[in-house]
Amino acid sequence: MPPGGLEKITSAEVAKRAGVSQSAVSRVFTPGASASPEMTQRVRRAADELGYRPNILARSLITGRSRIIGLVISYLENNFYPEVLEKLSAALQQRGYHVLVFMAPQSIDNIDHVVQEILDYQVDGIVTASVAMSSDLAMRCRAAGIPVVLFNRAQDDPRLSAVESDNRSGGAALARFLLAGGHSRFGYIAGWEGASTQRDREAGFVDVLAQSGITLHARAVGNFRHDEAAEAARTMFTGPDRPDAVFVANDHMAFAVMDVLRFELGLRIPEDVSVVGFDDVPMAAWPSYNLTTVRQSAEAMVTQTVDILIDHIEQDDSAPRRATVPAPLIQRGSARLPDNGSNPYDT
Amino acid sequence: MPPGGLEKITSAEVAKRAGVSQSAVSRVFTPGASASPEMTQRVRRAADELGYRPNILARSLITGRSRIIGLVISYLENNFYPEVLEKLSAALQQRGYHVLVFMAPQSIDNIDHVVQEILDYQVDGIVTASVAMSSDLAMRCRAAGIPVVLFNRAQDDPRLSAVESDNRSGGAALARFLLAGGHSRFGYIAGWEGASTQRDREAGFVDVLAQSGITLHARAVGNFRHDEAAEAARTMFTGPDRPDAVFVANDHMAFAVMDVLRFELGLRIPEDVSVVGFDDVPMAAWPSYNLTTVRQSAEAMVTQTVDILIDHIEQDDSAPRRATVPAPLIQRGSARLPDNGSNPYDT
DNA sequence: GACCCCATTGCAATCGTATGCACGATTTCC
DNA sequence: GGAAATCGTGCATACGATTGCAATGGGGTC
Repeated sequence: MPPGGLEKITSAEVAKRAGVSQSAVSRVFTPGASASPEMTQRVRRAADELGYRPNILARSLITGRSRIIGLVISYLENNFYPEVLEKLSAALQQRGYHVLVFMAPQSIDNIDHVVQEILDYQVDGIVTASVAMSSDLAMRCRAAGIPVVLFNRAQDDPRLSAVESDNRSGGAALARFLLAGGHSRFGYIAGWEGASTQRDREAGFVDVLAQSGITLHARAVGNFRHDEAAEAARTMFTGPDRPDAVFVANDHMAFAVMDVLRFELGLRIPEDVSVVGFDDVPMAAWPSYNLTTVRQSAEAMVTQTVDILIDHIEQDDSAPRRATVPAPLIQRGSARLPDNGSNPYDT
Repeated sequence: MPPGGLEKITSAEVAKRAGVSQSAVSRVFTPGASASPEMTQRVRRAADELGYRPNILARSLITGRSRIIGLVISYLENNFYPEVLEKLSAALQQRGYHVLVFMAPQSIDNIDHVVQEILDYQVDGIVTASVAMSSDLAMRCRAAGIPVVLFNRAQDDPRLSAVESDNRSGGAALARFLLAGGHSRFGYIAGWEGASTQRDREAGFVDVLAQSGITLHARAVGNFRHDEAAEAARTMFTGPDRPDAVFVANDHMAFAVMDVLRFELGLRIPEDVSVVGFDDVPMAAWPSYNLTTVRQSAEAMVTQTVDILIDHIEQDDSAPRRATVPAPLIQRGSARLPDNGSNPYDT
């Protein structure tokens, strides 16, 4: 034996040791296949002694399934996404799949390039978390028989499956809550304008305001980035005619806004300004921020995503599905409350 | 053509269309191989028309390299790790590798099970981020010719490569800084006792204290978890004889401790208690926490990890390496300063 | 013009596994 | 008890690529 120890063990070697054919070994390790108890036992024994485990790649070559799911992801600095990654990976792992990670570059046109790379790995499915993909490329995936699920991002194309939370209702609930709290000058700090989440949250918010004949008092763009949100807050809240409530398009930016208001501008939250966010990342519950927000349940979204994805993989031709998970208002201390203290407006 | 569009394209089909042999197609797509300019052109043209891209899995089967790196990871709620994942994935992507993620379960004995799964995918290398792996299994990887790099975790076995930051010096620097700041009753909130990072940070800290004849005034265990750290802080700081400075083994726990001190116990930081952490995650710089801490550079650690890993993969028999990246003190506002305001103690 | 060298290309084997087919042995059923 | 159905197993092939080997051909040298 060469120095370095044992080399790769193949099914043929196990077969030889067990005194059976290579096919028999394969059958023992293939769930649906038929093998007699004694055969199974002999093969397993030989396999254990040799430390044999089937080569997934070789298996994939012939079965056409790799048990790999490609995940395209981008904003890991927003705590919502690590949570998603963790839960998604764990859920898939439990069902025998694994996640191959692709970090999406900032520039949008490169996404297609990334998806190409994913396809090279013969993945069984793709999850794109909050990144755009050209319809053209989506169709190529479909053509190649590879299901795609859009996570936290809607798309006009009804042929694509998508999972998102109810961003519009969430935005609306926040508006109702702030109205009930007696606010009158509303600011909005937007995420990246190309995102459907951004669009829907804002739409829900301004629609409800409009029903009371109110328009946004101020609006700025934070692009879902911490530093840009801080900058947006500075310009929005400098000067006397500032909002008395601000909806920040996600929690990650809301933290930046709160810090600027408190530590740079000396404003009190919620006495001087109410701040609300969206996502309910764990940090939102920490006392330093204690942020009133809307819960986007990573758990529920991941469950839906996995269900849809596995369904598409294992059913030949299941129709595209879109799931919207509820997004309840989570009432904390960063926004003034309605007089009666409760909130009947989250519907 | 069946409904659903084009099926998978193989090199043989490209060959037919270009009027050349299948080997020729392979050579055009294999970097080192020889092919005439006109051949290359014809093949590329045919490939583009058909939308052909080589099947990485099939290639892996014969070359023995999958260009997949297995990453075992666990504590994604600590912001340091998403940062690592992002940088690691990006760095590997740039060098033509991709990351297959394996979430490690809490129980330690299951880790080996996870690594087995990884091996099934014929990965070219493994990075284990802050999780233990039995020496036995590490040797099996070595035997299989699969390099392993321990990230943020040391191990006695000198045959394993490892990357970590200088935890000991970091802990020592914090002790010197707090001593210079005039503190006298030192608390320590530990991470998970099985972790080398925990051990080394504490050792550096208490060693320096010992040089001044001081021992820990209080000690509690937070297991690197936010909620457990909060609980530890409650017990440590309830009662009159509380520490006037506390070193929390990482930033993630330090945030919990600060919140408890301020919002539950009404203590001022740093006037009543100084708090220092370890990692310098982005949030540590946010005004709400403004945490004095030690920087553990994800950037530098990832660079080292990738260098070592690729080296092991591409050089047949490169010796195990261990890298320690510097861990400088980052002075912010959560700890009282030495009288002269500067800090000459970070050496 | 004979020779050699090198670049280019095709043929065929190979990687490790799954699986259709054929065949023998066993069981089931009427 | 014989036919049919069922089960277990091995043989051989296929998956989609890489690569050693040999054949071809063109160019350079004397």
